[in-house]
Amino acid sequence: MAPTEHPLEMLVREIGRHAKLGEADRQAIRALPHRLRRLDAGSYLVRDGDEPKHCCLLIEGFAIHQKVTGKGARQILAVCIPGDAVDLQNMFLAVSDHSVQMLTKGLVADIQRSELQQLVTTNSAIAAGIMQMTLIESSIMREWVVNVGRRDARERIAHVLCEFAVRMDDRGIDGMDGFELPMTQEQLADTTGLTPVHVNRVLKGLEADGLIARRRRVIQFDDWRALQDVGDFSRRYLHINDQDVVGKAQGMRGI
Amino acid sequence: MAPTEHPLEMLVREIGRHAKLGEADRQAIRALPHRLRRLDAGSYLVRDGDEPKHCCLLIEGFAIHQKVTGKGARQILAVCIPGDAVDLQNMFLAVSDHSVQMLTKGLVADIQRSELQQLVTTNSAIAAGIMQMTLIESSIMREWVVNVGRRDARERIAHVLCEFAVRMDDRGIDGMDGFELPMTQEQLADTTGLTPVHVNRVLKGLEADGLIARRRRVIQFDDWRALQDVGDFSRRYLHINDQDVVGKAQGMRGI
DNA sequence: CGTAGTGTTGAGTCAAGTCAATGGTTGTGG
DNA sequence: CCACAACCATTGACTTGACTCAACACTACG
Repeated sequence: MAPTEHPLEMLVREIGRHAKLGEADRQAIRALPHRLRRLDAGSYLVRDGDEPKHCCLLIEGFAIHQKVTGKGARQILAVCIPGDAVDLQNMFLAVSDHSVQMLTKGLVADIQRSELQQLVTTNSAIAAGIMQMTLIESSIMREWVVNVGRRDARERIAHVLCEFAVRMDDRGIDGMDGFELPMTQEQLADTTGLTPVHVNRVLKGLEADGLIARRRRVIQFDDWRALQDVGDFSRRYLHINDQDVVGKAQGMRGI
Repeated sequence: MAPTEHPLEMLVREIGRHAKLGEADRQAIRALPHRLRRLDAGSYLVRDGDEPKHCCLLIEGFAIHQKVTGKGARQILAVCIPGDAVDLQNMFLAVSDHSVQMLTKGLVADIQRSELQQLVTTNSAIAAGIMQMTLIESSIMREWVVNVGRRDARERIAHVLCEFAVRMDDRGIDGMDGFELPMTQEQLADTTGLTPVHVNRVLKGLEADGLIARRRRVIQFDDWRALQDVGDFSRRYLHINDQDVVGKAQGMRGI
């Protein structure tokens, strides 16, 4: 995207949205030793059972967290979008209980776990920011439990479409005109606990009802309000503007 | 339980299992101002939308985290057992995105959020311990997403039974001879994303197959190994002994 | 000893899954 | 530039696990 920008600037920005950082704090983040890697779609950042030695900042592209059951069924647990720190989850856990895989090709910055732990234990503003980021991840996961446990197929899919749109919009990744879903229908099925066949039918149903339009994987929201209603979606759980930090102006589709 | 013990000793113990604490750290935890409250079954510790001013340590009894959909369906997100710190989740989030309710009567210690935040920002050992505790909560929630998203009814129920048994055993709450499920079949249904009627049938099925025995809500494991297999259960995600802290001897049913 | 909350059971329905085939797109190498 | 291969999306026919509705039984407690 912005090749002239410091690779960790994205992390500075994200932590800064969750905690009040001084210039020294920002510099401390930028000073983290890191390594950039370009990755292909499908490559693993972390595998279930690994003892990861670094955390990754996702700079470009999309990634997912997933687990596989004993019978081989996959469940997607989270979708990471650019700016997400993959594996805050693993920062204080010795062995990873899930895998992280690139959904598309992309760019990541690997940061040594020990460096990040060090920074967090010595800088409480940064610690608070990171803590809050992990708590928001948890909040999203709670909503996913509800989505998968207590909503029917149509509701589930509408809900995840709304969630992605709002999160991407919040990061400034896509306009409100439409966004490209970075996953196949099969992956959407693994996100929602459904089968690919049924996902297909539900998407067609949403389209037939005029809630969305599709062209390949590009989804356009023809009736955002109705889609939110169908998906029982409220952005509250995303905790987007909860902050002592003054909320930036943002007016996603007038909500 | 042990009325002579300091009310926060349980918290000292739990944090101590996740981080190396010195005596000064332990004292700092014990010194947290707090208020004890006896609560009835069904009373709320936190309501969705609240801006909680304190975190609760659950000393006796059981509690649940839950959310309700727009259509009124309830999903239980987590079950808290004695020794759990309810609402670490909310410690750094302004407004709660879910409710916490007592499942049984019990005893809690309320600790001011600000006091706890203060402690965490000034004591990095305690911060690390608390961070790890919240990450383990997240890990459990990931497993719940998988459970509800990708397992069938029999697997789901076997899985949660295994999880409860192991967690309770780990806290020294019940023997391996049997444990009392602190919830109705309806609540178990809201935990697993099923209906009460179906939960009933599945429980009867597990009993008929000799995996468990039941007398009221007391569940006895007649074939622990088989139940784990049915539930696709592995205790790994509980991160019970992950620690630089020397793992305490514990041999839950020989696993 | 009645009442309310649970637990249990049966019969019928339906949302979502399964199986299987067909179409479309993209990319690649000859 | 075309043909093939691989992957993904779409569709239809059929099956099934879980839900719904409705009744009835048990237990605890006031």
